[in-house]
Amino acid sequence: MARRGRVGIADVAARAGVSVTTVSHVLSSRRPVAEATRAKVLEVIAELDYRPNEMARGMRSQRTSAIALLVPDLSHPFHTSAARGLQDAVRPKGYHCIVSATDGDGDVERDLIRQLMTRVDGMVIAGAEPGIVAVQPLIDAEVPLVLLGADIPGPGFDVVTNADYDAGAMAAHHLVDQGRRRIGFITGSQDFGGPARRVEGYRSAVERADPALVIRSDGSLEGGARCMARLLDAAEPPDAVICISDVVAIGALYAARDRSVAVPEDLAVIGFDDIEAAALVTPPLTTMATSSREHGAAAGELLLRRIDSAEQVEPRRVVFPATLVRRQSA
Amino acid sequence: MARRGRVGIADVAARAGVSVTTVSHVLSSRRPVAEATRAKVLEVIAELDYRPNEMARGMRSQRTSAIALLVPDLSHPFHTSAARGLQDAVRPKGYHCIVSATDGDGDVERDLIRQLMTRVDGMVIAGAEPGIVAVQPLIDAEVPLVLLGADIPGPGFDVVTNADYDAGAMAAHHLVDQGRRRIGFITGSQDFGGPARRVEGYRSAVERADPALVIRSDGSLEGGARCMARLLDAAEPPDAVICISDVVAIGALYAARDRSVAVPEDLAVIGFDDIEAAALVTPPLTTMATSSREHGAAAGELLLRRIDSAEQVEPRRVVFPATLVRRQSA
DNA sequence: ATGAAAGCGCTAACAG
DNA sequence: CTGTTAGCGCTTTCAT
Repeated sequence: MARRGRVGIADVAARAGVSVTTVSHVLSSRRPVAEATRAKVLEVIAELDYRPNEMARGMRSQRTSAIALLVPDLSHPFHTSAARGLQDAVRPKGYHCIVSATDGDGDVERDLIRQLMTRVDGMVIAGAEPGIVAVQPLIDAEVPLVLLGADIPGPGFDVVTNADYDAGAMAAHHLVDQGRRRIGFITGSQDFGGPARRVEGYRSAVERADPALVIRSDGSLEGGARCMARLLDAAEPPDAVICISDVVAIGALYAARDRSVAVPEDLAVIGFDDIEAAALVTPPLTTMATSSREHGAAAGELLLRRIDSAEQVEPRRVVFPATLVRRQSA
Repeated sequence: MARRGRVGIADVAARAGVSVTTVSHVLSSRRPVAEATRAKVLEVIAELDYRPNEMARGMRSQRTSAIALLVPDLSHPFHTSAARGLQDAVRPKGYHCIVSATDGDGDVERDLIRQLMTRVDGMVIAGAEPGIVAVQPLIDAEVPLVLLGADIPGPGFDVVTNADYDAGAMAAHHLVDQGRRRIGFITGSQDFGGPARRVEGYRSAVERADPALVIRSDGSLEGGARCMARLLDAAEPPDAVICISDVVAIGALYAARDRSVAVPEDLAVIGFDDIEAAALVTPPLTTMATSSREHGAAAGELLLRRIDSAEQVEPRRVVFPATLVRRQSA
């Protein structure tokens, strides 16, 4: 019997005049139950409003029907959109998806991983690069794992990522092609992984990129505005800037407007992601569209594959290209 | 010993030459352990990279250190911001926060509640009105519960909410005061609870509000644009519109621009929430600011209070006023 | 077609 | 200060 007034499987069994085993089996359909018995049990379950304790169930069966998504920042559209894709991919298979934010704090992250790893059937972690983020425990414990935004898969985990290097290069080329001479880059809070590769791509495309023109924001809209302001107030301001995300880019637009710097005439701005707001700001933002939702969905498929197969599976890598969406800011 | 190569508390105990009880206690500090023993145990724990199984722990101790937030839609800034506030409120107390999206689907919601209720120490549910959303199981099972956006607390749950009626009235009055005659209202996917009360407030402030001017969107940006287009294309278009959220309002702005309807000259637009983007669209959006983060934080406090007290606690209600932020769209 | 009983990995009385 | 012993509520052999 369950404590605190909660009804447990034993209560149901007693009331229905069967064993707990039988109740368990009508619930799981893992072995045939006589139709009459089954009906009776179901009736009692409804009557008592019995709901199995997921914790006990999970403990015994070693599966939870839950998967976790860890993101650095819930307020970022890329992440919520990826969450959406992930959710849509796993829900039909009976998994539900819980998401938790790390705030980019390593301790929180480690803690969350610890807490969650024994409560879910698999995890996808966004903005994680092995060696940077503490994913080793997950790999050691053989928890199905997919890294969103990491570049290279490894033993025990798959990755889904953007063609970040190419995307960075493409954005820069677009700017170079329209005659921009001093092209800056405002990065986000993360200076490794995908963001770093975008910067490398940019460097490959811009001859003698001025290091002073590459600066790091905290990834927020205000952060983007602050960085843009700093760039604009410098002795030799840029005539174009690539921003690590649309959120940052919109902040940059804001700072430019504040200083009456005309976009795109005096300053070209390119973002990343193609979030909803991108089309709606003034001027509409040119951006490298990343298929965030597809990223999430792909991560879900990869994760399910790992969950379903008892054996070791070979690490897989899914790469999505980013596409230039030309609007008016560049 | 734990299966599948995972190290369990028994492994640690054996290796350290102590009982599992002792290991458990060095972990929980719930009773003194000799410094030497403690050190030895800690050493073995590190050596074996032991991590307690949260599931087993929770099952035994009836506490999980986790709380869940259920939201209709993760992509809505109000929700992510509330999530942030909630997280900030409970993390210092040792709780981590998992969020899950229901997509406004009743079945998913019921399912998620079922799944999560036995895995967390408490839940906060956004956009839920008792009687509409299936929260009864939570109340019956005495799971600490806070409803975000519901109006009246009840036995077993607290609420934190906006002064929605007042806010709706205030927005409408602002429009009336500037001489608007045909004031519309674009609502969201939810037509009960807070949103409904905003509409009531609006009705109280607008004499003979034309029912044809109150229409329902799906709460998305595109939805807002579609609804605005419909309103604008009608025989007698509105000269002002209140939108249930900034997201919807930005969509409305978009539709207006599409049709070359001048805002605010020919059409005033007011949103709700004061999201980041509100200040950055063109024209900058006038909006009823809701303190989403504070909502989340308040929900966290309320929840902790319920979790901490073994007894019944009297239902509490926290109301935040919305404040008019005047920009240029109205 | 059904039951009895043995745990899943841990914590918490209850002893020393 | 430390160990022994019951379970938490469920699933799953192993019997019947």
